Amino acid sequence: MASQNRAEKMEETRRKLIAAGRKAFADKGFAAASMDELTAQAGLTRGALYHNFGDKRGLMAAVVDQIDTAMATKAQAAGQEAGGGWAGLLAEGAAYIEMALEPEVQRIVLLDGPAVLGDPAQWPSQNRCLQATIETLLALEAEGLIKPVDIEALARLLNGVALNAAVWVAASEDAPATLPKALAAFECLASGVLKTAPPPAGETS
Amino acid sequence: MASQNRAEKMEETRRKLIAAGRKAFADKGFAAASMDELTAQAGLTRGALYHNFGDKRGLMAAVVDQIDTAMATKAQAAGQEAGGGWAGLLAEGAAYIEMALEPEVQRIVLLDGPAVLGDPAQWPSQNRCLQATIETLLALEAEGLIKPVDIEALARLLNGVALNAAVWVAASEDAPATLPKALAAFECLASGVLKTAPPPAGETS
DNA sequence: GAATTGACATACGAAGTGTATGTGGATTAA
DNA sequence: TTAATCCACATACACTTCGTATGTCAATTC
Repeated sequence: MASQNRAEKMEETRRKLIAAGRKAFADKGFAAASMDELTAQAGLTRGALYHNFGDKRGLMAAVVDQIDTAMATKAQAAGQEAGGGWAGLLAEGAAYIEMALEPEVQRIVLLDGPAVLGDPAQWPSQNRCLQATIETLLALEAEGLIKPVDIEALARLLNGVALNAAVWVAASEDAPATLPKALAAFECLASGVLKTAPPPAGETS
Repeated sequence: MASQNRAEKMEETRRKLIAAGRKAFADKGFAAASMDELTAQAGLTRGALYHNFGDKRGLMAAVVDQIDTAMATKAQAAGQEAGGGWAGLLAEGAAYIEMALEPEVQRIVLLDGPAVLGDPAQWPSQNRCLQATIETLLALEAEGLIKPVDIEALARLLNGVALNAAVWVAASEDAPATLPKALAAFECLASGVLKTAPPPAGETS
């Protein structure tokens, strides 16, 4: 059984390294994570790492992309589930905020990621997520609901607000108590994009 | 002349080390900055560094505090110069956005700072700045101008929006063209805190 | 002016990254 | 089937860097 060919086996080592990277980077942070330990824990050596990912940053990029892509997908799904439009925008933001409560997300994506890989706005995964927000905003604009402001700028800042809210909640002493405050403040700021007062909750468009 | 006593001399070495730290951390980033080079450039050795700041992070903390304190002071001044109130809040945000165009601020405070020192909201300097925003918001609340939302949450997210806008502008290809878009989007989101439409520009309260 | 303190330099050890080279199993071709 | 080749990964090495432990000399104190 399972007579893996070379390509399949290489895929498996990549998966093992990324998984070990997620754990090590989340537990110790990027700088303190030893590639010797990390690879040994995956049953490999640094040789495998440098062959597959080039260097330590390469593994970090792969790890960040995996987590961030999952986040974008989940947020987009939340937005569509809420029926798009204004409610969808809020749901997207709320989904981001809640996801960033996970320590793995906070440490790898929010703290070390930008320092190691540079501005998140340049990451491919973040661009995907940004695109989703832009589309939601364009739909709202088509309905004439929002103010005449540059859409890309709005989308970027909205995502930024959500991430900031998330970091705050995550760092707070009593996260469950802080979460609703953060969500309310997020909705408050987000409503600034609307020409008129937001519709009551539960309305689709 | 200038017969410095020990305390004065020690202050000078601290200043020299912090200055060299600012330059090295801004140019190469925290991780790539060599303490050997850095101290040599200041005409000292690592001995002085570890005696004065404990370790590499200690120097980073001192550098970040210096820059961040200057930012908070400048932003607060901009807010008061604009006459406080709603205009003051916008001026504070705009000041932040413009300051973060400096590469030194971007690299040290916005990228490496959080990764090395942890959540910026916990830094003493950031707390000072946050306090300023909170006071501005409280004044607006006293006038009955803003929605009933947790003030601290609002202040944190507002500062976050400003920082995000700054990072975006700084990373953009054509910063002068992006800046007005970012400022407009910032005003747009900030206006979400108001119960009613914002007063036209130039009004004091 | 002798003793002591302390600010800083020097020397050392431990760890980690990246690269250059080696190796054994899988693939290909005759 | 078997010999040649390839390549994914392991091993070994060179280099840098941090943090500490120890030394030293000038400034203060008695």
